[in-house]
Amino acid sequence: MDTPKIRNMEEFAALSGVSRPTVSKYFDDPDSVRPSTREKIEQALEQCDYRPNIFAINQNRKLTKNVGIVVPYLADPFFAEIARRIETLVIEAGFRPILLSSHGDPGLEVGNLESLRSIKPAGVLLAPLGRASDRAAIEAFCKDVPTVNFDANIDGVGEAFVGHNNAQATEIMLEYLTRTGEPPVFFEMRTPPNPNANKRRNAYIDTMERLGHVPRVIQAEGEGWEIEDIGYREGRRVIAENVLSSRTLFCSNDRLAIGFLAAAYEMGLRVGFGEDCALRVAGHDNHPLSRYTCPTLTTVSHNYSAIAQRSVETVLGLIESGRPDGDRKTTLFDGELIMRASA
Amino acid sequence: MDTPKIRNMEEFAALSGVSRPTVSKYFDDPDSVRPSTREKIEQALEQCDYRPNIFAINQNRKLTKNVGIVVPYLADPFFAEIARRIETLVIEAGFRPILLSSHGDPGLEVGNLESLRSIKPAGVLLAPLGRASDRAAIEAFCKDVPTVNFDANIDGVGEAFVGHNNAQATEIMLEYLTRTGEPPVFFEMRTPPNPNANKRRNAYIDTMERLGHVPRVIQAEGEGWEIEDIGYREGRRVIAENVLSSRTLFCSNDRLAIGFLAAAYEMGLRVGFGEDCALRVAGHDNHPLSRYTCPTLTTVSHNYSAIAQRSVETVLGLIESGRPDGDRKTTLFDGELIMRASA
DNA sequence: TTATAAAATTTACGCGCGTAAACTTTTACA
DNA sequence: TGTAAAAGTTTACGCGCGTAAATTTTATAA
Repeated sequence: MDTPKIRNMEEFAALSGVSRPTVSKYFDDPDSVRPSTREKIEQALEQCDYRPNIFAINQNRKLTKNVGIVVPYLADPFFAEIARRIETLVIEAGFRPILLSSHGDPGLEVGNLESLRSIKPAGVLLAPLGRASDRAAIEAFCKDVPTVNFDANIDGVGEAFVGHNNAQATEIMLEYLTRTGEPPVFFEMRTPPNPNANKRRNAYIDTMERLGHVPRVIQAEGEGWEIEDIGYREGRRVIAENVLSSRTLFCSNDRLAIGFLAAAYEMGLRVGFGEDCALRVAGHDNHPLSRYTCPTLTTVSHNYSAIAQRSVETVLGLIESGRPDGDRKTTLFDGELIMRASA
Repeated sequence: MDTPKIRNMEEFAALSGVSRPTVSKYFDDPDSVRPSTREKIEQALEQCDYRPNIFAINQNRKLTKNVGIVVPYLADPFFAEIARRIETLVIEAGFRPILLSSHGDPGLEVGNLESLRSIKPAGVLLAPLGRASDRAAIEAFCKDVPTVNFDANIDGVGEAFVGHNNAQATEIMLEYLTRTGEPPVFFEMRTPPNPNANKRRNAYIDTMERLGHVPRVIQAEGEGWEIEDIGYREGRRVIAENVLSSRTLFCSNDRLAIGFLAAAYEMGLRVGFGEDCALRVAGHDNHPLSRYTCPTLTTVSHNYSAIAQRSVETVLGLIESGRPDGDRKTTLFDGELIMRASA
């Protein structure tokens, strides 16, 4: 079937009966050539499956079709899920996603950006580590490459931020919890790896005060991304020491809640909404596995698809428009209350 | 601090007082130049943070420093975890990992391989979808690129296979379960997306017969990678219809077990080892969240680190030795029994 | 049919680097 | 101190393609 091996665009052009510059134009944009010549090229394409050398292409273009996606910790199912959606959208838009995880390490985060810089990406979608991030390095990167922040914001860094409305999400959960039971205690990490945690704590405190309740925060010790473990260990401690001042617990995120549920189960504390339950527990994020905890976890969901969609749209917009339009837009999507059995 | 911008190796060579070909040699292998000249180059490097253009480099090398890593479904924490380890090892070896997920789609799997082919990777680590994979396409790819199969085997494809010893792992779990209670029923998907499932079922049947028990397999309906959901839905059905012929259930994998545990919890079935429990449930994989289920999940762990290590070693070996040595090696690492509360 | 715009062709150069060949300098060792 | 080997330099070419300019061909409209 295949004709003799085609080594470069020159030979392919000869085979298709079109000049090389025209072939080059075709590969840049198939619609930029006359239909009849497009036909010729695509006919030749079927005979020999030639593909332009990607390195030679990118060497001579200021702008590649690469789009970087950097997440802080890919082994966290939340980021795996959002990255999966973003990747799909980027591919659909005709770009080439490069997915990189910082594995929770600020050094690797800047390493990833350096690595991206070397492949001249058209744009980058960055979910930064947050607190631990090397702000200066990220800022410098964003000056050179059109970057959209998502999930976690770093003020002033990147051309835009697309994220979850932590304040609103915290609020609807609190309203639900207080309306259907006791005002909750807030359970969080003292040193959370993700900056959304701070927004959530502040929103908790504000909303509690607005609702006329006394905010109470329990801070779990422990560092890093082994969040379930921290929720579990500190959950055991909290239960054992009986420091819970409410029968309702609002966890800063689902992974913490998953750990806490394990602790509660182990210590014979029945969690749930019912009268026969000792404790209500709610989470935040709608973690992919929150549907399968015991009991199933009441939580607030990010609008995953909207966040992914808008992030990609925004970075593609930046790419097409050439350069930033100056003002840095922040887009927050409201969370959705997911009522399940745990609260 | 930085001297005027360096645009290419020519300018950088001038700055460092070394000829360009020597600089080129340095970047290929810093040890291939005399210590004194290496010193000169690295001093210049500190002043201007020049980095060779990666596209120009790769255009002129038959072999890049890229190593592809393809997994079937990155949103599955198991693959996220193994990919994370592999990625780290690849970086340490001085290569550039390119992590791609097939998102459970055979079309995307060959797309990923095509995409990899275009960046001329030195080698590839491939965990194929398995049953659904386009065998011909993968075979063709492996003919051109040194590829090591991991996790899931496709007979004869790739230069080597590194994986988990499903037979041994199934065996130790069965021995443990039968020794401490009733012979278990096996719970699996009728059409599992991952080919390890078949090995596990066969090992279950063989071992049960060897131990003098009657093997019993329950097959859950449902397609795709929403495995917890399948375990949950079919778990509910199985419990409701009371078709369990044993008080012990051995799930084909942890995700299925997680779903089943959720079903059991919801239906008031107490799972665990104790006398007061109605059912023992065991899994397989040591899923990152299996420590936090309710009850914590007894399972068999892969030797994650050994599999990652050997996979990377093997592909690096292939890369250095130039070409395959002919015989395709299969390496299986034994599983480890993880005794927890569920069985 | 003719004028005009649109598209294709020809020609030519450059991107940034790998790499080979011939030559010169440095290093190591007798 | 002499000498061979190792390392560095100079020169030169090529990789596969983007892209600009000038020219020719083709399609569209008057």
